Amino acid sequence: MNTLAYALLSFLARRPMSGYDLMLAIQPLWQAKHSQIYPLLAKLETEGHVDYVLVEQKDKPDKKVYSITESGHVALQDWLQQPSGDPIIRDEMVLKLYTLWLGDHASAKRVVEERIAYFRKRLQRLEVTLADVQDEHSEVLTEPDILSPVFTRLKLLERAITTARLELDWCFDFLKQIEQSEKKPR
Amino acid sequence: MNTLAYALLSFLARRPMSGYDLMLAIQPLWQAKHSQIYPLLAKLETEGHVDYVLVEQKDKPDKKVYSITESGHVALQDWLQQPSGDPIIRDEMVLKLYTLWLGDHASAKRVVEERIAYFRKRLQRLEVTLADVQDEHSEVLTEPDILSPVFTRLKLLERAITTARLELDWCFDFLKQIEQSEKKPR
DNA sequence: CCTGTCATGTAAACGGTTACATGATTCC
DNA sequence: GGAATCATGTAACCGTTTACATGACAGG
Repeated sequence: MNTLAYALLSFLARRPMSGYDLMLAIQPLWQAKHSQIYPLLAKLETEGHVDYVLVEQKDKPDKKVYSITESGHVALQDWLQQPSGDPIIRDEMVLKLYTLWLGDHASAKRVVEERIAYFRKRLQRLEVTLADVQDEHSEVLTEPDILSPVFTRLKLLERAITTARLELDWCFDFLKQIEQSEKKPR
Repeated sequence: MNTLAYALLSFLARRPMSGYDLMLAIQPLWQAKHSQIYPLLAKLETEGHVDYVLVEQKDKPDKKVYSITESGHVALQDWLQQPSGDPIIRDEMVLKLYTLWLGDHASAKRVVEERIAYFRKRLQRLEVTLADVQDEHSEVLTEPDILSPVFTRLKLLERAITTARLELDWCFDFLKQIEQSEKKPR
């Protein structure tokens, strides 16, 4: 059982989904391709942590809708009690920022602007998602309940948005400093 | 040539180092074990991007001190111009936060407190490093120069510290909300 | 007609971790 | 005496990405 397996169980604990749905839903929290998810779901099924029903569709291809089993719930609960692995960040752009001194002002600008574009896009996506969640679940705002699945989702969304804004601010500050040092060359 | 290879070149462009030194220095920007770094350095050497001299030591084991070559510099510069991969974050604790609604207040607290402990430690390490860099390079503060290797390092350190503080604030806020909802049970 | 979405799978290759292997020195 | 640091390497395994493979429907 790896982390992705628990991630799948966690999503299935919220609602039954197909492997395709899971693949899309899981992206913000744990990047994974369908080629990793489908075999894992099959493995979780043989272990009895999930089961599925084949749902036939007319306009779209048939699908397997997976649900978490009692055994899966136990595994999830157990995982929650275990100590977690440290966060791992693989950010190629940060590595390039670290290497900027090798180049010139123009290439420095390009790297920072690429980063701005990325976080602008990300921030926009996050804000749309937040608005959607708030629309569909107005009750969470008036009566916050930690043990509701929507509350934790909202909290994580807010956190992601604050972080993205911070990253953008940092980039703008950096850009300004680059432009200032361009004006007064040594 | 993968990202780790460019990371190694980037560090060697700052100063010649052994594989062991690289392994330690690279951790904050790109996690990698020595078992990945040593073979990669050998590969980079056969490709002519780095070379090394064997330095014999009396009190410690001998070491290979690697330097970047002209060809390595060209490869690095080329990489800087290429578009970067999106940042990838694998944070098991975030996944658990997302799953908190399944458990009770006590287990929710435990997960958040584990996260607080992690970021407290990280913040402390980062602050010590920042102080060290500022001590050794006071010139960067009085006359900031974007194209100096210390400047980019300092900028990234400041960014990491701000992010860690933000994570901690978020955790404390979450903890408070958990405790509040404990007092008024539904 | 072509591209994108829905839907599921397998195989090969690459990236990364854990374990195996060795050995001297230093510090508790 | 035992653990930690310095130092380099290999091998097996696990996790992840990319490519191969198929097919129907919808929209521009």
